[in-house]
Amino acid sequence: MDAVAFAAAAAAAADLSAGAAEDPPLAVTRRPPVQAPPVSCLPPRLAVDGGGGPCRHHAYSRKQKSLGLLCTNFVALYDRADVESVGLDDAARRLGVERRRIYDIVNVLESIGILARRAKNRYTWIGFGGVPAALKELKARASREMMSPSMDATSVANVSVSDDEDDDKLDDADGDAESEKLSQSIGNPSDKPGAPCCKLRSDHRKEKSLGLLTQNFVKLFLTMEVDMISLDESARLLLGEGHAESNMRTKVRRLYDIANVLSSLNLIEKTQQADSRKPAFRWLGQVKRNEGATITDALPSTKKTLPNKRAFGTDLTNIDTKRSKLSSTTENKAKLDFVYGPFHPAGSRTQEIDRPVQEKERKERKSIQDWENLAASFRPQYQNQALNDLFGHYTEAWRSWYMDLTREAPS
DNA sequence: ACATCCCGCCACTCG
DNA sequence: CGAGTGGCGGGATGT
Repeated sequence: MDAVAFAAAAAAAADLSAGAAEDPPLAVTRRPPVQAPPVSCLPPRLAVDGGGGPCRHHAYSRKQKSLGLLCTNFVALYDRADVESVGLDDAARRLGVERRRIYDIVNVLESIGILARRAKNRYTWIGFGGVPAALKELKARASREMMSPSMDATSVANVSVSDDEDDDKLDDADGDAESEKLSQSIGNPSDKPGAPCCKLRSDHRKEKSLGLLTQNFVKLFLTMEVDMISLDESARLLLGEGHAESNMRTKVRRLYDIANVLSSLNLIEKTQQADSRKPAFRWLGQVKRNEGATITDALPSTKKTLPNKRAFGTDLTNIDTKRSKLSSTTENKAKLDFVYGPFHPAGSRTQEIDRPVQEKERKERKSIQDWENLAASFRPQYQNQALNDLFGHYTEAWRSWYMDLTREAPS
């Protein structure tokens, strides 16, 4: 019920539908010839693979270039205590992918609170420590939206349906604006500005962005009692009742992308719908039940149940077969300087969390323990104690931050 | 055949 | 205006 209510509200605000530009006649089969990459199957970068990596040089493999894998690598690359800034060009270069892909990753990571845009080409790395707060925010906003005074489920549904003429009123008119990025203004202990005040009307532009979709998708999980939903359902819910088929298709396509990165972050996992056998996603993140209660379980133990795994972790990087143009970006750049320190990007495949690093502390500490584990599952496995300590410190930091946030938990 | 979703063209935005 | 962003959906790949 909650989810539905929320969905309706969301649909009201979102739903700008696809611009459906008539398909330009370009249908060129732009696919790199299936030529196998020149030599090694692993690009020089990130080739941390130690021994028996299954280094078959298979021709092109789509899996090696999935957004999910890319995200995994992205995180492995930047989730370190000393990282505070992320440059898009830098990321693209080091991960060996075109820039466009970085935008995809960054957009969803930002919507989850892991990153924050600082400036053009520049993001601030916040890390997993930013997730709890972001989720809380999302949940709060979700429940707020659910009881949107303006319009309710039913009314919304029929308004913009009509013909296939997708384009609808870009009203948005949702209660409080601010639907943009959840401002990570840490230093700004905001306030419940009852005053709508300025609403940056300037850029609520095409805010049906990937980031927003991600947030709405997540809200679905946060407000839903049954944590398991198929992308189709999600799309249907997030889209008004008036599913315009074509819009649905596009939405679902986007959701696939989002689901992939959220999966790689272990915030959700792919499973089978108990009965129908249909693939669906289950929420693994916290901040589910109302704050009042402790969250206890959630993360399925310290080790994932080997679900419908996407076989991540088998590779360390996204191979960049084609060398097409796009190298335009001042390729005079220095060599790929790979800073893959003394660790290997946590392959979520082999070992799992080996050292929970959890000190016995109960109290409410309990609830965040899961978060630690979550992060741990991502954290690169350090091979030397020094870095381990470094991380311990890091963990300490975000924990206190989290505690600080929940401290004044209302209700 | 159907599900998944990579790729990159090109419309917008922003600096 | 050019560079930065990022919707969007064709159609290749996976199962």
